[in-house]
Amino acid sequence: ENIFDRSRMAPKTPIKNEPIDLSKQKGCTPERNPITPVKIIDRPQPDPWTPTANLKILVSAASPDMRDREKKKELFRPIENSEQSDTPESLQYDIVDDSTVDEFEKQRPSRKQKSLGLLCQKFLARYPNYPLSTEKTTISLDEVASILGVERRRIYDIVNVLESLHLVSRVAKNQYCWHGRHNLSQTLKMLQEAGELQYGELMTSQHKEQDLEYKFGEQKKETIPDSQERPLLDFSEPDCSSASANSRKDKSLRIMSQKFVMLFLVSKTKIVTLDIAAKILIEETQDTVDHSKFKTKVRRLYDIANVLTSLGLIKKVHVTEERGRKPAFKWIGPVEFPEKTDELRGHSPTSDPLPGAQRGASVRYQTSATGKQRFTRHASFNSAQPCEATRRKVSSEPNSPRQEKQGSIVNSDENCSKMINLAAVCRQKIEEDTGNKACDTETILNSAKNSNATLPLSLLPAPGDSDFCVNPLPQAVLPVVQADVPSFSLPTGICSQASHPSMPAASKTENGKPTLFPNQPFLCFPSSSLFMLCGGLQENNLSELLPTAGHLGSRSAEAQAAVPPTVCQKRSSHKCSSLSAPVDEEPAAKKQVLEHSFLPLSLVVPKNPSESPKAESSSGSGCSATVHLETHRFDLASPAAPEAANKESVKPLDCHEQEKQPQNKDPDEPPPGNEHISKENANQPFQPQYLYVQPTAGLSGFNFLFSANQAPGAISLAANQMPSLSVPCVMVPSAALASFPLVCSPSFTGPLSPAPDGSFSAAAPTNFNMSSLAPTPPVFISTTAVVTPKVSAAASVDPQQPPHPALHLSPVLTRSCSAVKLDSPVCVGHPVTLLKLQQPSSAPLTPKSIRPAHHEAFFKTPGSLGDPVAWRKNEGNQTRNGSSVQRRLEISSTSPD
DNA sequence: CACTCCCGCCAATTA
DNA sequence: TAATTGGCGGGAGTG
Repeated sequence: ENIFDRSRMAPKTPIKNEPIDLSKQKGCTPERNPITPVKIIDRPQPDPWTPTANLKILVSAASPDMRDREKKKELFRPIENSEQSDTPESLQYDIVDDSTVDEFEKQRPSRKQKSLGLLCQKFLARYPNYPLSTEKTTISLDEVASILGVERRRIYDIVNVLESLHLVSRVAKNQYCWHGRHNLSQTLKMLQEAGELQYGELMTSQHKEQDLEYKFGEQKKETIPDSQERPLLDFSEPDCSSASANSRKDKSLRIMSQKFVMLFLVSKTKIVTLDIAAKILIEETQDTVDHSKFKTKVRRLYDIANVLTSLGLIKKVHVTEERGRKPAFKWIGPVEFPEKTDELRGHSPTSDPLPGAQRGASVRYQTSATGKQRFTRHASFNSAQPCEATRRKVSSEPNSPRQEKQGSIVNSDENCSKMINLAAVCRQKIEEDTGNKACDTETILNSAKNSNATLPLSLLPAPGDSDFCVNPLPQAVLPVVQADVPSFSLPTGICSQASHPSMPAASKTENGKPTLFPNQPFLCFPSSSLFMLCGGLQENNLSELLPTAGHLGSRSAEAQAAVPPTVCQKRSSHKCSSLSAPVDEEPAAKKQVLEHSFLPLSLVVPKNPSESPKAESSSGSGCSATVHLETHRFDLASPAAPEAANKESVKPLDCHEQEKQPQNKDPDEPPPGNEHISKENANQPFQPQYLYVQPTAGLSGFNFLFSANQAPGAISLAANQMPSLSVPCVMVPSAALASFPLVCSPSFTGPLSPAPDGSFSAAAPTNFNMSSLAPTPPVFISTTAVVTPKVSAAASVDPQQPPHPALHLSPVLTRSCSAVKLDSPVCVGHPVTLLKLQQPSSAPLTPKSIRPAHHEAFFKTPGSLGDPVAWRKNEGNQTRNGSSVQRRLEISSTSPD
């Protein structure tokens, strides 16, 4: 029974069993069709689920050993299973599985279903891409293995690769600590640097493979030991104990993985063929590349490639050469790592690459010495920001105080910074300015070069280390702002997952229109109580923005400084109150909203360059001193908004984001943290795009985000603080949910049109993407439309009602769309699917309301990186490539139900 | 048949 | 010494 149950719960289990049986059968009994597993089912055994059982029996009869094994397994599993069942995760997991699994069900698990890539996706789905720094997620190998229904050996394969990229670290026997992708870009950066040293030249000239190979091999050898980087790269640090280390660790999957990644990073084409990689990796004995050795290497590379593919870092391609078509992999991850804080920011003194390196070393566990890594240190750092922690440790020089602050503070600061980054990203300006666009685009690209290759990747803008990452949309072009959402994790410890991944695809698909993106900004709030506002920014300087963003991410302070003074001050609650801006249409609505929220918002005001006189001026004046910058912004926005709105339908894009941390964190933090970036459109001042309201008690933990982009004036903060924003999206994870990553893309449409309905108008439906696999699905919501005032009111209301949060959300079309001109601006509808949310509420979100016409694409996800999340769902790697967007849509469509 | 890559034996490492 | 890790390669599944 256990098995049976298990199978249900975890699809894999059954699968696993079966396969095993099969193999055994083969060995033992030739039996009938050796070939297709499916057949087995068909064959003799009528029993639906029994087929396997029968087989087992046969097998066991045949071989005692097998039997024993099976017994062991069974004994083992049940226990685990029971445990799992208890845990919430298991539930989630199950659910997810069901959806996916049902299809195949027990049919014999085809080989693909058992693939390492798929397994890895499932594995990744269990953890948030950007876990909060506060929460540490520990991974128990046994547990995971049982949950996923695979032998531990397989888990090692995955973990080893993940460890090579610092996504996880070994804490103790059987225990790994999940870090998520916070440091991924840093790690990649390090690898890139190291790779350049080691094989840089070679790669450049990729032509002769062999030669290259050759060289690689040699260089590697030499360089490796020598280069200091090496340690970084390799965790193992063979250097220290070179001798001993060599033995096993050198060959380790971890090192191979790092080297493999390095090859991609160094390669200008970003494409590496397996055989070349294998040759290079064979290193030492390059001379005698025994065939067998080569084969073995290739096998390993496939293992690694599968994991990397699941991470969304590479994808399989075929390179046709004279000889023929050769399997190869293309790097689709971030190419540059500017995004990371350092680069973009120009990196503060504190964070330097160097440190990074050191960090790497440190991170690396002192393996050599002790043998196994110990992560005591790691333990010390938050999972979220391992890097920084490390750095600090490592370098005598502590990072700037700010950073520390962030770190210590928890996430909030970081988050803020991240938010900022996001904002920056978002800034992408408006399409109108073509020029600007271009600029923006470039910048963006810089961050993520990949775009060309595949999708737009979203780079992770992760500002740094922090939890959040925003992914910039690839389509910078769009005027609209985009925000990524970082995953947000609840305190509960659950992790949100990265939502990014999914997004990107969409954007790509829709390349045609950039517009899509613009609309969707995403915001993530790490802390439950964040308040975010986003206003449309002016487009003017995307480029500027970006940089700023970078700054923000890394250090808020600097960022602020850098930015125009206006920007940042944030205060918390006051601002909110201060903000009163009548927004376009209905301030009232906003008000309500605000009320709910409370506002402690910190505003983020974009700093605009003064470019748009209006905006600024307006803002400045408008705001009046009461509020800080943020406030100003709002004010500005509001006053200006109307006008601007009219004119510029679209501009709205920019966002302001603010974060607030409610009480949760220190009050202190918020201020610094918040930064925001805003951009301004030429004309308009900002419009706040999002409002994040903290849930009141009643809400039960839901957080809402409202996007206020639409109308310029959309949001006004009245004394009441009710913004009349249109609320595009709201997402909230319930505590129970744990953390969901939320993403909202507000697209706005232009001006707000009041909607009679009161419902939100969402031009576009919101989408949710969830990874099937992932326990916690990230939610995405994008709203396009503007909300009518009424609506807003409604929205506001919603929050209050915990039970049906979603209800209000139902997207309403907004006329705004029309108003807005830009493609993007307007409508975006994404269907939203809520997973796990409390059921009902989510329903409203469904995309139905959405109109195809508008749909923008949805989000681009930032995820270009890897958003495994998106994919997790299904199928395999291959599918991913397909348009992720489509998939999403599909998913969303389905999910809604 | 070639490409993938699952599976799990069994040795190296750890605890 | 037992348990954990993980290298390795046979050989199965897929196309």
